[in-house]
Amino acid sequence: MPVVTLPDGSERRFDHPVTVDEVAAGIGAGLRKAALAGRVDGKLVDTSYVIDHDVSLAIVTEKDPAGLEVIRHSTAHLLAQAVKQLFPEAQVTIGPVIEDGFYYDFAYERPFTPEDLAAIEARMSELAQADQKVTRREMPRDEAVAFFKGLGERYKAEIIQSIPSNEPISLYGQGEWVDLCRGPHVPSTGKLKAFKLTKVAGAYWRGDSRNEMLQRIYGTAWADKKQLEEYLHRLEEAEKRDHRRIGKELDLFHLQEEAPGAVFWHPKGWSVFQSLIQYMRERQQAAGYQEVNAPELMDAALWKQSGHLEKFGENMFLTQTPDERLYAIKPMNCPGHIQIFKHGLRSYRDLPVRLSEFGKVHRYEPSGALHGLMRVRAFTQDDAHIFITEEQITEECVAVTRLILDIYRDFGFEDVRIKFADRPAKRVGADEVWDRAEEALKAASKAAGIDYILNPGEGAFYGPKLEFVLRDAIGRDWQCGTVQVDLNLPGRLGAHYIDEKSAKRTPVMLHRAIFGSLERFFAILLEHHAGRLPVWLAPVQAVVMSITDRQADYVRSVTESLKNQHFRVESDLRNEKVGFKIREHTLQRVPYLLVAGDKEVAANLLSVRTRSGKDLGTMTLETFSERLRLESESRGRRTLED
RNA sequence: GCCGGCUUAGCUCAGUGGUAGAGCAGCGGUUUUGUAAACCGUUGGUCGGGGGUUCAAGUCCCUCAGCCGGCACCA
Repeated sequence: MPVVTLPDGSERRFDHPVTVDEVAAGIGAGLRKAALAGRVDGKLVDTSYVIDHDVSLAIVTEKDPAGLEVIRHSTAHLLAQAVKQLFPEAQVTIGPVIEDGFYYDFAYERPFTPEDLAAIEARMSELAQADQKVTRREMPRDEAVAFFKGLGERYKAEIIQSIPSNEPISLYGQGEWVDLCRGPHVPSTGKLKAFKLTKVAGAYWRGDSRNEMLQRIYGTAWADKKQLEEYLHRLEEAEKRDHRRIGKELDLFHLQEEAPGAVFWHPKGWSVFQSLIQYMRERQQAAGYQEVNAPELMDAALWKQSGHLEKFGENMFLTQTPDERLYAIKPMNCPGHIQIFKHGLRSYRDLPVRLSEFGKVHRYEPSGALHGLMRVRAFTQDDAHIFITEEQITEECVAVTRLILDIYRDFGFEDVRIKFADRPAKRVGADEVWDRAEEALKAASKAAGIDYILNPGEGAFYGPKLEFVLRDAIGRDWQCGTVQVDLNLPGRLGAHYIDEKSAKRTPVMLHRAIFGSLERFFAILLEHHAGRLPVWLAPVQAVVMSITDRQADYVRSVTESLKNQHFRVESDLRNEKVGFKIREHTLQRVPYLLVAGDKEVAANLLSVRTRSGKDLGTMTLETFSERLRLESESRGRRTLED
């Protein structure tokens, strides 16, 4: 005699086992229609699930995030059904829910074309409209294996075989189509009202590049058409923020095929790049860092000693010189910094030694990995290596963590997540050393008061690391900063210091970066701000424009004065209408547009407008430059305009 | 690296195996202009590179490169 407790605390008693669907119907016809699944004692189940004992139950509708997941999962099944109808030779594999949608992988003799996709989507719509009932049944594992083998679905059979034999397998059916699935699913295909297939791509079977490649079809699905439209609109907006597009529009940089993955910085892009470096230089100087510069090219022998050639060699550029020596172009700065540390005898009194470098490193990334400025083969790191004693690990990690988080706030990034990456499979050093390094970094995290998410097996080959992940204006996450505890490389490369008892000791080295890659951070900023960089970073902070030739001298003198105050300002004296000039500089995302006509010249004022179209009225040059100064100094922590 | 798509003027993009185009930009003029595009004229192309099929290739085939979307990699 089950008693069902609903989320509002009310109870419903039944004198016989009931389904979720029946309970929903008992509450109201509307709820029954809206029901996609149930949550029984916290576990998601189908609406056909039979309740035979006392439980708590919530009816899951499209308003519940879990409801949306059920919709997406069921849409993946709908996709598979449509594909099997249109391409009976295709074999099904897996079809999980992902962010904003789903995908389904098929094994098929040829790749699906965009035309195939359109046909599949049309068939999916027909199947949804037919409102087929979705049914669930269970089958012993071995029987299920045989069942799918009988259907010729060898991938599906392989998946089931890897499930423990004592677990029953659930099968879901709709119309003629049956698939292995954990569920739950919507009660009928008519619940699937808003979906779209988005792209087709290759994907390896079981995610392993040694396996054959399957055809993956991606799609998105939502509770209704309006949500779908909103999602598609969001995609368009994200595309407008693409740093590759903005980089071209604003003439910041370019890439070309003779130098894949290496950036040609144009004057405006380089101006921003230099502003970033200058800022970081000041912050690091204040935090006790010393800037150094190490060679880009060093004998391969050194990289062999460090372990890089063995563990990172696939990613390294090598160059054979006429004198028959083999050199490696640095993929990391650490070995160079250790050479600087080693030069001369170090006392324990010198520690911590904090060596920083805006080092350009080269890594041979697989061609398919390259992506604008986000993934390049030549990039600049705001890298530093801190040499300390083992006792200083906690204190120094705490200081570094605070510095990182404070710097992110200057860029307006408040939402920062931290991950802890422990030992990878491909590593140097004894496990005992790794134990100590991981423990030390954990202790430091605790001392700094940070909560981290574990990221297993993702540490560097020489040590564990903390990874700092930023969330941008449109909710995307970017891993930027890192702090790594290294108990391996200093020893391998023979770094020492003399302790208080005159004994030779090996220092601990912290690797840390805050931007990570300057190129990538630049791209993140461009996308975060949609190209409208804050004043302190904008390559051109203001344009002073004339209305007719009569104001040319005035405009020139205003520009000159602002330039003398070290602002980045340009004149626009072209023979064009002011509307034309406003439009151009607005599109160029110049923060402030200053107009001088006869009236302004007569009153010795400037008419000020922001790139967002806000009219700030007229003001004196002094008022404007004060505004510019204040805004630049506040960096990303607040903005006066837009 | 793997799967698929793409590569035409500085940019954005049309182009049925049969004479390479448009808009913007640029350049030359006219216009002296008040807050998101004045008007007229005009230059500009090894159709990504190489090879092939064909009387004829931007278009079809092969190959290489780069880019784009995924996968794998990286972080």
